[in-house]
Amino acid sequence: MSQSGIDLDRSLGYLLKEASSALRTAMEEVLRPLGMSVTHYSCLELLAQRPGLSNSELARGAFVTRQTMNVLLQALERDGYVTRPAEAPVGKVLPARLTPRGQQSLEQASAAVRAVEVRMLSGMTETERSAAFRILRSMIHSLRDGDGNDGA
Amino acid sequence: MSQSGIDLDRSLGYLLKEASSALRTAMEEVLRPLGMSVTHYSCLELLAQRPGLSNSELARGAFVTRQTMNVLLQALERDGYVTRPAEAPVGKVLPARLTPRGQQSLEQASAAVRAVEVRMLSGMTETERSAAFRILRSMIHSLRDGDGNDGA
DNA sequence: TGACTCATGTCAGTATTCTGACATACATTG
DNA sequence: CAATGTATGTCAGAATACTGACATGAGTCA
Repeated sequence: MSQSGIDLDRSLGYLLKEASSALRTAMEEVLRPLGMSVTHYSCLELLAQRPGLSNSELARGAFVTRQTMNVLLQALERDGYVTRPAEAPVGKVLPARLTPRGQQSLEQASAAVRAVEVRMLSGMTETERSAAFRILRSMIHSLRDGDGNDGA
Repeated sequence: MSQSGIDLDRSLGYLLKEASSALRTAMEEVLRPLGMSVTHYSCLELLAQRPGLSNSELARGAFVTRQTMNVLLQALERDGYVTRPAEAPVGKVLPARLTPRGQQSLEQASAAVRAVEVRMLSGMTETERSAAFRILRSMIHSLRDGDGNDGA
């Protein structure tokens, strides 16, 4: 009752979490029939766009720890979706790549996820969509290091 | 130090996840010194705004399952942050409430989280902030049930 | 060259969350 | 009233992600 709390209905942070949760749920729903988790999909999508990404880079891109991504990569490698060289070309970094099977598997998942994203954008004008990009980037920038007084 | 900006930044879904992840990380950083997790804090904040919320309602509000919230509530009850009646006034629903200790604990956390949210909003104009609300609500609506062709 | 720092891949254990299951309580419907 | 459907609280086991730790390779600096 006092004023110590944050009004959740007016909190942009809460709304951000709500939207992210709704997106994740929607993605899980369309990926489940394909036998794929969100992290699983994220890994494949990242590799499709940037072949040769390392385990640690994939982990950062999928917002998990490198240990978690390592377990996933070993499973994907075992099941023939991904390949990694037995020895590192340079340093310890093992560049990962999609196999043809991995690419094929990704195509179905990618289409399903794209449909979800289209649905998410369906109620927005083109102006709002570009505003959304700008605003989210601003939030990320401000949260990452310190103040972020400079939005651009 | 392979530095690489990932092209996936063209996806609003990815950006949404990125922002949500950054927010969660920032919240964890300020809550850790208080010995509190994000879910822990969310539960207390929900109870402060809506005293008497049930376990299941708290779970939905904090975006976890009711089983997970139940485990948390039992711990909070054991440690004296929350109270629940021994028997349900009606049905099986046990209305939870903050103890004075719980309220006090929340006040510190709430201040810390509020600072994070202020930081997140720091680079945005007032117009952008209200646009952010509208846009996020639109996304949530469209993702929840089907099309969401009606944005306003 | 050697000391230092940083990032990486990986193993192991811990922690957290979820799924499955059950009994119970209320509302609805016939 | 009885049958059904929905929602709840809770226990137990499974899945998932995280923290800690170690060895290794590369870059930096004196």
